[in-house]
Amino acid sequence: MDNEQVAEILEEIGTLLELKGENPFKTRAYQNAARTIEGIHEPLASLVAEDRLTGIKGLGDALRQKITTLVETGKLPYFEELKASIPPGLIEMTEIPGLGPKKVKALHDELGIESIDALETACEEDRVAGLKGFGKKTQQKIIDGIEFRRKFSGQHHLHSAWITAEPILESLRQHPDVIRCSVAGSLRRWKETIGDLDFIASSRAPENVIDFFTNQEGILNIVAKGDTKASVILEDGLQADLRVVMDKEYPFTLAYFTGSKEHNIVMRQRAIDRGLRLNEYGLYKSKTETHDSKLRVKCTSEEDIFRALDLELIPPELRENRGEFEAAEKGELPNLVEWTDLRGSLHNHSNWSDGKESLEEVAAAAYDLGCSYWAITDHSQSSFIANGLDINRLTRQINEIEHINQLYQDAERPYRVLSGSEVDILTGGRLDFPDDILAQLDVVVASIHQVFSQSEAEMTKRLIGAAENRYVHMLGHITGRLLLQRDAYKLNQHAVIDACAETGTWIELNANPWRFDMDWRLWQYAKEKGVKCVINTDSHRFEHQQYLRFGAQIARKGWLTKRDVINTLSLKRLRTALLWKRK
DNA sequence: GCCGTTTTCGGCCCGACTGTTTTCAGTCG
Repeated sequence: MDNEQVAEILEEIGTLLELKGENPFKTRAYQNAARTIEGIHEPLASLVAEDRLTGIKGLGDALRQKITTLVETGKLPYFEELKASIPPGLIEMTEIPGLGPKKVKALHDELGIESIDALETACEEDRVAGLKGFGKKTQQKIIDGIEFRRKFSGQHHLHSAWITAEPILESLRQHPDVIRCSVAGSLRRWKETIGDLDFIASSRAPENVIDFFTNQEGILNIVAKGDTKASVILEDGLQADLRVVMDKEYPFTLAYFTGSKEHNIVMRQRAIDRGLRLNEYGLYKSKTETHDSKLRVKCTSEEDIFRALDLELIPPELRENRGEFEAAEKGELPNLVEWTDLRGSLHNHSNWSDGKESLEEVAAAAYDLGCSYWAITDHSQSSFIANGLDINRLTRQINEIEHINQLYQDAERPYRVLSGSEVDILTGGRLDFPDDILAQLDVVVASIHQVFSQSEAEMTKRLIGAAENRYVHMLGHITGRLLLQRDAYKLNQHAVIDACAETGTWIELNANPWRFDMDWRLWQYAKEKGVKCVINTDSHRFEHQQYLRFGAQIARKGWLTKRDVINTLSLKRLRTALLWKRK
């Protein structure tokens, strides 16, 4: 059982304990342990084997015992029993807005409700409103919540959240009563999926800003509206929250609501350790008084807050409590890659396979975007659904690309279309083209597109097999996940990264917002092993070229610098790099 | 369930908002 699975189980134990009405701090201990484990880069199995769980903060005797059992046996009797004692539908019920563990427990204890369907029926029959602590409004909110859940999945892809957020941010920025404003939350941290949009603004007339926000176009309904915060549901199903504060409070509010929660806990603790107190309104020279302005430490920016806690400014992308404090303390935060550092993409399609535009059109669009190179890596013959190229068509395409390159010979800046293939990794790790064909290509991306159902060992072996081929420059979208749609196939990603380190194979960061694959959480490990990243759009049409920006943001989230990313190289250096493995 | 330069018990982040309450519990972030 790997780290992620263990973390998931601990998280679920936390939720189950909440539903049982257990001590909330015990509940939190499990949830904290889940976070801690998510943040450990090394496989738990080795930590357990070498008895190195001891000393990890937040894991006491009881949790160490349980984690050991999970890692060694893949099961945990305590968890099984707990799960058996609570109807599975209750956890799902807590996902309805406004329903927490206490209310779900009451619904179960008083009315015997064990599922969302039963809850809906009970609301329709007006049985919920009479319960202690419930009422007509709560009942209606539950009905609306269930309806909403059916209509929208609750999470949204990063790029669509930005598309919704940017015009709102712009209109806030132009409002005469707004002094400063920003997005916050997971959007500002560039998480791969977004639950809701958070906006922070400073103003001397907060009521005007709140009114403006709740009266904007495209609102489905207003969830909450107070003096300093409002919450609305937008027509595309996203919830948007706005908080308005005084300008001197703004940096604190922005930092607080940017999160993450785990990051904030450490920030707060650092304040306490220095005899200070940090909350969303300020940093105070007192352990108890929270609102006395005379005791306020003056900070006009987030940078000031970090400095007051003896830290470098931590970029929002890194605020996940995954090592940023240790680095910021020593002044060793990485100089993160910028999307403008990127010179091109090495995994893209044309209408020769399943892309929309012709080679000429793709080449011209990438040139106009300012790129120095753009690889055409259409699908290989086994991907016949995607109109994959056989050897004959591939050979013709190579010639055609050479022809196109002649058109750019006298261009104002160096530019080259690179020939390539996204070659299928067949079962067993064999590739869809023989080596002598691959050798003729500038760029070879190897990806899995079929037979996802093999065991973890087989899938891992498949990818390692591809990495061992000297003509394969990089592995494409290694987990095959489609965010909010399809889970990753079973895979030992650490083993694949190790093999890439060994063979000098690069790993793609697929910038398509449905993929963002490999996951940002693994790049620190890859970087330590010396594995380079390639940020690819995997574009199938012009619009996808803009994904480079999102890909770079995810790379930043993975702590990557310009040096860690191959496609920041100039055309000349890239062409040398493409020969490294073939020497 | 975890933790300890207030150390083996008594804390554990906390403020805004809603709805149900007539003084506060539950939820959320």
